[in-house]
Amino acid sequence: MRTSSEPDLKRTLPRSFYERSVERVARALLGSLLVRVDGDAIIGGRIVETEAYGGPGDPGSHADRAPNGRARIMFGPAGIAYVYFTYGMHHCMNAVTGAEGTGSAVLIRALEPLFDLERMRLGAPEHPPDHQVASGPGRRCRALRVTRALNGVDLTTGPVRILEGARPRHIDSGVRVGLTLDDGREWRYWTDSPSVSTRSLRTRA
DNA sequence: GCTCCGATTATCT
DNA sequence: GATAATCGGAGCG
Repeated sequence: MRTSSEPDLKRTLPRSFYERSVERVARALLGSLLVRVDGDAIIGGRIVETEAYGGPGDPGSHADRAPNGRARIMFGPAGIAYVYFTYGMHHCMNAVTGAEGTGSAVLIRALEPLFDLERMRLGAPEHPPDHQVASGPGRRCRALRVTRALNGVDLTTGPVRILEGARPRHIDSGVRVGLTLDDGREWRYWTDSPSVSTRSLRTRA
């Protein structure tokens, strides 16, 4: 695993990056760098696993119904963070995609730690191996201090940003993880990395 | 390696 | 009142 210390914020992805179909954005985000600007500190890593969630018509998506409640933000402009709380203890973060009104977003599931690994590890209950510090949507939010306080922030200018990175050589796809209402579409994407989430490894295919 | 289960609360019916 | 885009640990083998 590479480590580097200084992400270049000038390479922040522009809004137009997000204003494409959710499947294209989900694939394009692999290899990009997700960073959390927290005061003087910058923490983050390389995105190695994503899932696409569509608007009405995608039974697995929060946006399958009318644009109300927590999913309302998915129907807003692209390049905005959608953060929600689930299972009584975990946060998950998405990037809103597509034209306004589409209701689609990409769940960012796993990172390979690159920037300030030790700070990312703070808050983990035990002392996980490096590659597991952000290897899952809940772990990833814990490592980057992402809570609902960041719901709605702008990923192009705010405290959470995504930077251009090297695209991976290979991208695999399979069914999404943890859904009871799903139609089997293969909208989970990952690249070869020890940080792909362990729950995903069980449900490859 | 694998499967199963408890934790804990916002959101939705 | 039921469920959940999860995690970590227990039990099994």
